[in-house]
Amino acid sequence: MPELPEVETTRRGIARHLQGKRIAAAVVRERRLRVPVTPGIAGKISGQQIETIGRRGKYLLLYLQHGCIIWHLGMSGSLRIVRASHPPAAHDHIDIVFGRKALRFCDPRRFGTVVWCSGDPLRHRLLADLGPEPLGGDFNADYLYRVAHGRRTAVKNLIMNARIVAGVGNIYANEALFTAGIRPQHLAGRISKERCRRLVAAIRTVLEDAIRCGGTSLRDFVREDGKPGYFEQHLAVYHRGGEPCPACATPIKQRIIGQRTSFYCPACQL
DNA sequence: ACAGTAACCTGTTTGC
DNA sequence: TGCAAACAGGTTACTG
Repeated sequence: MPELPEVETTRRGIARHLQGKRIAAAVVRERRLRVPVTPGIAGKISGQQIETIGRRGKYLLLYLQHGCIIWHLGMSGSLRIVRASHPPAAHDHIDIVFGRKALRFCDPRRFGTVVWCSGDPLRHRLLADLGPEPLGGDFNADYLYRVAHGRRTAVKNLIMNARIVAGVGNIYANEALFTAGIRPQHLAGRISKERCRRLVAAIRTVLEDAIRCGGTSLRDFVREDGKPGYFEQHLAVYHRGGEPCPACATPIKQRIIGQRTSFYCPACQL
């Protein structure tokens, strides 16, 4: 579910409600996430004011007065603003209560991460090795060309590698490669500088367009207000195996690359 | 250093 | 209809 656009959509949505609020309480109903929720996190954050909400790749960062909550939505997680009195449903694992409302974390597959970080979150083990932000200036054609050099892996694997660039998941990797006219299985080390330039531009465009639409809601993802994102209608190839390519009508191909289902137009993408 | 695979967990979809 | 297998937006530990 949540790739960078969905996380950014969530960030913007919850920031409006949370910024400057004081945390009255926190309720952890299930701490067995992929990484266990930090023991005693409720006590550490209760009473603190929420200063800002940041994002690094697919990680949300809730900066409090003293420390930071590092929050990852995993595959099936979502964050909503609800009335605190609203009874929790199945998989509603965590509430952060402020005033009469609560930030509520639902994550059926429990692949999410919620950990407390008392220092600089950007130096935290989970974030320290992340590559540049795809929407930032450090992610450019020169950089991509350099890190792709000598790599004998598919270009799609490369751009989904968080150490190379942070936040590009399966949906947007497929879409960006379509926009750039590059086959997902193309060997990363053989991509020309010019094609790196096109790929960087495509990743930017696709992510920005998706953010504008509030992300993609295939199954679990909802925005903080419970509404879905609308980028699904804009998907050119993702989940469209066998359907005609929007550019040339050739049937979209589907195959597994690096354990992930991949989609491409065999005519437009070389 | 790099590449490939299995594993984490649950809900939904697909196929027999 | 029913049940089991396959599959899903992510990340990481392990293997060679």
